[in-house]
Amino acid sequence: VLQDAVTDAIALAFFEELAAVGYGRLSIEAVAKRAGSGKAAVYRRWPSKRVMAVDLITKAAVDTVGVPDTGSLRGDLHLFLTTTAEGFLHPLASRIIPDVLAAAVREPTLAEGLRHSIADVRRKHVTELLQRGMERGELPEDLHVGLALDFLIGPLYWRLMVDDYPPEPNYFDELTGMLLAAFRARPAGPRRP
Amino acid sequence: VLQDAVTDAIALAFFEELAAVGYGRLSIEAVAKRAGSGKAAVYRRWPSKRVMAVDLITKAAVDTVGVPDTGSLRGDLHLFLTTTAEGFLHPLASRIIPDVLAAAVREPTLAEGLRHSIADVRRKHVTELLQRGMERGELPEDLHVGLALDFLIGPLYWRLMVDDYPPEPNYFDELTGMLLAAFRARPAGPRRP
Amino acid sequence: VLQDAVTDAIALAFFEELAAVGYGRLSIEAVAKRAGSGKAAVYRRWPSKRVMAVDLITKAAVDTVGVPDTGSLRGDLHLFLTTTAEGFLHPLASRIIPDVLAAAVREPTLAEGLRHSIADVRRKHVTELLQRGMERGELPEDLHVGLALDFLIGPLYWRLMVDDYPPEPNYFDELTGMLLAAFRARPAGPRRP
Amino acid sequence: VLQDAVTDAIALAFFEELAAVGYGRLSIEAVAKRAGSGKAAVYRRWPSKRVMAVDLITKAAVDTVGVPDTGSLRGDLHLFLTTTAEGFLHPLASRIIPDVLAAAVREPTLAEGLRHSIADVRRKHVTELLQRGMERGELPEDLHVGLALDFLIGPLYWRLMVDDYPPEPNYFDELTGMLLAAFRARPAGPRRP
DNA sequence: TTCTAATCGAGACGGTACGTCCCGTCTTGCC
DNA sequence: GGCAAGACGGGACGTACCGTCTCGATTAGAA
Repeated sequence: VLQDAVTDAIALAFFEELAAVGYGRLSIEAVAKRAGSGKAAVYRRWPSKRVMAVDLITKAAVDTVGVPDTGSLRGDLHLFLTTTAEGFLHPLASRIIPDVLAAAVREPTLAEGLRHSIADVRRKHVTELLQRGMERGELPEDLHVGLALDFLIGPLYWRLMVDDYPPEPNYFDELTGMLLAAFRARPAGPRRP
Repeated sequence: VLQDAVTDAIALAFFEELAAVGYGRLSIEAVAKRAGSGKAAVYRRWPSKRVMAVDLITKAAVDTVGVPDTGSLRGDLHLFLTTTAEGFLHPLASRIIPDVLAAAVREPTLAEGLRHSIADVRRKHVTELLQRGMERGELPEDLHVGLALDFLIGPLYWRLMVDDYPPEPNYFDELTGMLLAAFRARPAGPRRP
Repeated sequence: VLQDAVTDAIALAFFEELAAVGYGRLSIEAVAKRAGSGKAAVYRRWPSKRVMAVDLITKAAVDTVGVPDTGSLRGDLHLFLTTTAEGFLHPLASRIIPDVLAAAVREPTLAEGLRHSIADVRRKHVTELLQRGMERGELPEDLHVGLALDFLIGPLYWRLMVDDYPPEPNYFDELTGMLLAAFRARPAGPRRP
Repeated sequence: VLQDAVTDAIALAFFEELAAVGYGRLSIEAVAKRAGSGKAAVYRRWPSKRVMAVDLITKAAVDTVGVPDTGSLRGDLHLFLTTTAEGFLHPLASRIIPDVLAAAVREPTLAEGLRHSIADVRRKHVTELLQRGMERGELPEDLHVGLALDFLIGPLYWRLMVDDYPPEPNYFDELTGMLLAAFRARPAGPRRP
């Protein structure tokens, strides 16, 4: 019977090591040393680094998806953005996320796992958020939802994770405002007269 | 006197290797083997993998920044987006970019190099693009330019590089439309009555 | 816990490699490959080629020192010479000995080890051999023992190892005879009247 | 036209390098650096380290063979021994000789060269020395000359080069005495009654 | 409580890849 | 055209780990 305390120590060590050296340079040996366990204890649980990564990352990811419902679209958006930003700025997460995304390019199994356990769930939740806005008349019925999903997360991700530029105090208010403007307008097309 | 042919072969091999295994697992030895040269030929040019990466990546990046000027804001946006997307979808680039961004988190030197040789240049060009739009009256004078920059690139990056979802034929038209809507609206602030 | 089988395999491989390429070109890597082990297995046992050589050579050398006692001086000499020659003509030893002696010139540690574990022991044994001859009246009391030691081994070494000239059938008889003549004569000095 | 100054500098550097690191580790590059020349200057003269070694060593060796003729056997022996010892104790030679002998084991070409240019010449000279002794009646007519040659050089070589034990002041007198005793006795055979 | 079987840490194993160093060949300018 | 200087492809060096496998010591759950 595998001991839970050891399993937890290894899982924690995995994420710390992932943040420290990245997926490419992460080795089972380093994880075991950081966890204070033997290498065999790790291999008894997962057959390879790849399987271990997919298992631990997807397992950890399901806990992070929030479902804001404040009663107003503006409130939902604002809460979603600040919550998401909080996740992005977490010391461990901010180092792990770009690395895992880069690893996913080369690891179809990992990409699939992330898509299923994170992307799809998030998409579903955010779609509901927008749906509620439509039902409340805060958004046009013909909003291009797929495009809106990219607008909800894209600028924020770019700002925090790619540009690595810390947000000013009223950043989220302004971001929310511009998103609302983008969503409320008539559907894209030739310029209105 | 270092031979240019060898330098070029090594540079090409570096990018191929970077796309193949990622920054973390990239080794000078593999680059040299791929270039058909000895390892010493590489070390004669760059003292370490880090320095080599910063030099080659930033050197290669300056060539990629375009400056669209079609006469209309919509045209400029559309061209910018399709051009940028083309870069993102390039077989080598699509594997390299996420990896380099992840590496930059752990390599301040690389991050700084990228910021100086790519991000700043891009920002300057896109700001001019928006400025022309304002001068033509296509955009409000009080547009939040900093936020607009994130909108211009963020959703596209998320869609192509993170979500890894290929664009439909009219994707760029719709994206342009939603961006125009976001930019033309009154500045963000408390909900209008 | 280091495994004896591996240690033995490495020791054998060391001597084979020493005979094949000599001390100067002997590399740990080649020894490991010949032993069918990894390099780490070697370095786990000895920190460097020099230490390894001193340890293995001196350890192996102590086994080779014989102590002839046949009852007569002539018999002892003859046995000592043939036994020694046998050692010199051993396929591995004949290639190793000159090489190790040459290496000892540049490696004081090795020279010291050889002196302590081989030369001193050999000197002690041969001195006893001569002592027994004196007690039996077969040698003059005032024999210059130090000089005699060089005579016992010097011509044989020169013939077999330097001149590399194979001994004829009665070579050892003649060599013994000339040695007895040298030892039995009056001590060196001005020519006798 | 190859410049003699460069050739001489390379030859000197070769022997210094040989004394410093031994034949096995001697490299053309190190010789060239020590000579202050380019590597090509060396390769323009000899095609390989082996050929260079054979050429330079045999060329240098012919100068070292002396021919003592003092009028008496004891004088000739004494002079031969002291002269030979002087050569053995030369700072460069004492490091080079054991190394070259060891290398000759693995380099038949070198061994052959040494035999032809040194050993045979020395043997011829020393044989003449003994012959003169026989003609003067100082040695028995049936002296085993081949064995005597080994006695003349063997104990000295062993003492100086193998045992590495510096000779006492009267060492050469005593050595001469014991050699004379060995040579003057009746030929080897069953013990005399 | 005693026995037994599995997990634990530790680390030796064969092996691979690293960056460094240096080999002998070949190229480049100076003289 | 010989020279020094040094870049070239190549390969061996000792180191550092890799993942596998082998140890006793420890620990849990069945007897």
